[in-house]
Amino acid sequence: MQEEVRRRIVARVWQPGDLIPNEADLAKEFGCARSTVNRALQELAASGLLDRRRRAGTRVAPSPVRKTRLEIPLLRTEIEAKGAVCNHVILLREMRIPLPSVQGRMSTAANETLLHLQALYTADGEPYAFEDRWIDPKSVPSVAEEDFSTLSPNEWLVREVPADEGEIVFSAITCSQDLAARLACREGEALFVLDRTTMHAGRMVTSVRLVFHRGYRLQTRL
Amino acid sequence: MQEEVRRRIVARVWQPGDLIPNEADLAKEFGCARSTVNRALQELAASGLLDRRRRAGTRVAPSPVRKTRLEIPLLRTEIEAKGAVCNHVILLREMRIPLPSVQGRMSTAANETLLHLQALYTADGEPYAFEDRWIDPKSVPSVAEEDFSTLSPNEWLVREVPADEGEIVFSAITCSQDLAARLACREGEALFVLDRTTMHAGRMVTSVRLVFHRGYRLQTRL
DNA sequence: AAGTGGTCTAGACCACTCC
DNA sequence: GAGTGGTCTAGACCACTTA
Repeated sequence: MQEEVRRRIVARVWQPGDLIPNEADLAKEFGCARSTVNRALQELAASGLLDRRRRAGTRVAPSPVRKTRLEIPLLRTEIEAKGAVCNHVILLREMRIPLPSVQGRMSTAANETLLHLQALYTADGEPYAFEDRWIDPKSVPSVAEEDFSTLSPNEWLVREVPADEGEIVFSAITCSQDLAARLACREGEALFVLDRTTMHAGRMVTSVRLVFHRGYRLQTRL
Repeated sequence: MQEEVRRRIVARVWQPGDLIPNEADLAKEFGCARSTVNRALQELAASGLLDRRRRAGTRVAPSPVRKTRLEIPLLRTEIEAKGAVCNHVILLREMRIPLPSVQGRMSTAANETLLHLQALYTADGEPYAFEDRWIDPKSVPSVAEEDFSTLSPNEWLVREVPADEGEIVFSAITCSQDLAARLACREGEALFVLDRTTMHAGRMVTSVRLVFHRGYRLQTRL
């Protein structure tokens, strides 16, 4: 049933912008319950093929925004899924007043100190990603007693700190001299970057930048 | 009800790896129908907080894979959403036997010619993205009569050609001399890249690389 | 005011998988 | 074999939007 509706959209039986029959009529046509139609159409709407509005009805999306599910695993999970051994080293751990840019992301006061961590993740000994992270100790008091030697910051936070909301931004940066040394690549190379901020109960918890090794790809199926 | 389950996971009432009560019991506890519980738990599973298996029951995901919805709009939509005027220029249009790397992506025979297009998209006159696209004319015969002057290749394909399946890969590349001229940036800068292949009914339709302007960010909320 | 989708109920049967 | 989630049905009421 969902497949038949998808077929009609894809085969242009119903064209972009067209109003399609209402749920009751489709249920009659397909000989199934309205709830079944409802679920099918909601899923198609979620994947961007349909626009639905009460009273106004259901239309084929005029310019289909592609919506896709993106999975962002833990670094360790991602590395182990490739059959490699994951390790991490803490390169830096300090309490510091961050730069204004980080203060903005973390919404902290100008004189507030945060925990600053830098770590390197390796896959079979090869540098995989460099992590630069700020943690608000007010949101995560237990962070003071953790040295992240067995559990990486990435994993520890996911296990210990609930997360509500957040934002993820992907971009590309040019490799600095510092990064080049850490990720075993050349200065000036293009690197893939993920910036994530995480909140819980309206409070900023952590803000992290992951810089991936040269040639890293993030993949998803349609 | 869904919020209460989410709260219990986030508040560690149910810890990662824990088996939570079955649907019937939760329905009784919350005083609602099992289908309501079912839908709520399915949604939580889709966002990565729960693992569900028949007979084995529902567990809190041990290492929460973050699953997020990513929306990939048309270039024109994206540009216009920023309040800018979108234009495009076709830089190249030729029939060609592609390089082996493209043949691999398009699964075409070694002597097969494809339509090769290059276009530049601008926002208020500033270069926004460079498009390098291969189209299989066997899958899209009508492409022969289209000059893409009013509708960009991006838009034309979305409107004219149904798409079933595909793959999207994000990565970072170093700006070549060629690209630098087109995107008005310096050679060697890091640029964000999207590679997409699109299939319909088991046939390859098109394979495209979009290289974005310097500083481009792809953003999503958790 | 009326017609649309959004959401729920109560119940049924099925599919899978673990014991 | 038995217990779990997956999916469906038939019906109800509600929320929103447009006419």
